[in-house]
Amino acid sequence: METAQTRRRIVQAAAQAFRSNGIHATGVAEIMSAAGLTHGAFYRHFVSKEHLVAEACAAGMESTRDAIDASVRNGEQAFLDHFEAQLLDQSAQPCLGECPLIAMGSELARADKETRHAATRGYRELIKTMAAHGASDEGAAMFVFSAILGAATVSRIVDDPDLAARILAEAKQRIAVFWSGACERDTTVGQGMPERENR
Amino acid sequence: METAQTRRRIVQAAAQAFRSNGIHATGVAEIMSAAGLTHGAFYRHFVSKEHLVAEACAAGMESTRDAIDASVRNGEQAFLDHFEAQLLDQSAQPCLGECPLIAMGSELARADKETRHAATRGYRELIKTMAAHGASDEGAAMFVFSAILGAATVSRIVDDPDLAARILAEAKQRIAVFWSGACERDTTVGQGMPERENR
DNA sequence: TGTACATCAGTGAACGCGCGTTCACTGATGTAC
DNA sequence: TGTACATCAGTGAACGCGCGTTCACTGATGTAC
Repeated sequence: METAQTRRRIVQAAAQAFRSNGIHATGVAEIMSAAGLTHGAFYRHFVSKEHLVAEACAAGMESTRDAIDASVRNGEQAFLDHFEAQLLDQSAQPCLGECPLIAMGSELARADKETRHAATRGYRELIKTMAAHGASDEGAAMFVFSAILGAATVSRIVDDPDLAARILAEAKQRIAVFWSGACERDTTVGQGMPERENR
Repeated sequence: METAQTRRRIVQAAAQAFRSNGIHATGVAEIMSAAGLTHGAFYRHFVSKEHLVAEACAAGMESTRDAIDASVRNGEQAFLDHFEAQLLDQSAQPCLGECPLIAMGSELARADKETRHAATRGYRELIKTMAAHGASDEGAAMFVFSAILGAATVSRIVDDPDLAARILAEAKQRIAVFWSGACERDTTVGQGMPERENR
């Protein structure tokens, strides 16, 4: 069916636009135009902009997981290099694998139920991927991801490129310690995460 | 002068509103109403909404630094407890010291020149405060802040309270290691941060 | 093969709405004489 | 002390604009007979 393909194209265009401009700042017409259509056709595929946001978030998380999965299989160093290259040099790999949680974190925190649920599901899968192939457990993967998201966000806020690079470098160096499994005391922290992923 | 006081009230109301609802989602009328005025008076004090955003960001960073300064003086554990309490239990200390970088990170990354400059200045002072009273150097402070921002952001996106608590707990435990100065290899990473703070 | 009809993705004008911003006016306050 | 005037923070109606959304219409495609 041609229709399903068009729909997928809209979701991809939306994921890309939301990542680079944010959710609020991206209009439906802008997305449709990027997908090669006019705005009127939007409601043949989606019931509202909010529904598209949720789907674009899910799609973005999926491609992020795939990208992490690919780089993490090549070893810890490849994983860290992948992230640093992606974060430092924006033009290196334009959008592929760019994580929605990183690109639009504070907006996702205020998003509607469906979007946050999609983000949560994507996050859980991401952590599993990181923990499965890396040397560490889920707790360490959570911490590593938090640190990466934080460093990426702060480095993008800051208006001094040298300071931005420094922030990423400090994070990369210290993350490597946890990632390689060294310097871990007791890794069991919480009362156990209830894995109620599906539904 | 009465005027200056009113202006300060507007900035405070704005900082608060931006923190809880985001920049894009908060209107000028909403801010003025929170400050006990009507929207028309806004332009007696500010040239545009963008200018207010920059000022509110600066004010928010200042009060955050004050809050961190106060808690960090009481020792590392007090600092970590302060953050965890503030992040976990939203109602504990409503808005005081809530960091703009944490509350609206991805929006600030796309903000205009003045706002990002205010954020950068605030960030530099924050790092200095953390490094001055904590046991660690600036590089470690940067990393700790990145990790806190990341953990706070992810925990707010996620729609499962248990998972959110777990994310914060994993971060808190591991941050404590760096904060206390243990497990540090070489702390000199970058080529040195150029301290071009003023101007 | 040809004709009539149903389906439905896509178009583009139009809608109501809320936003940031402007502006004529008000009314309190301070100063000049 | 009293009157006239200037100043200026604040009010609220109004503006243009872009947003999300709707809808009458088009035109390509597939099916029935």
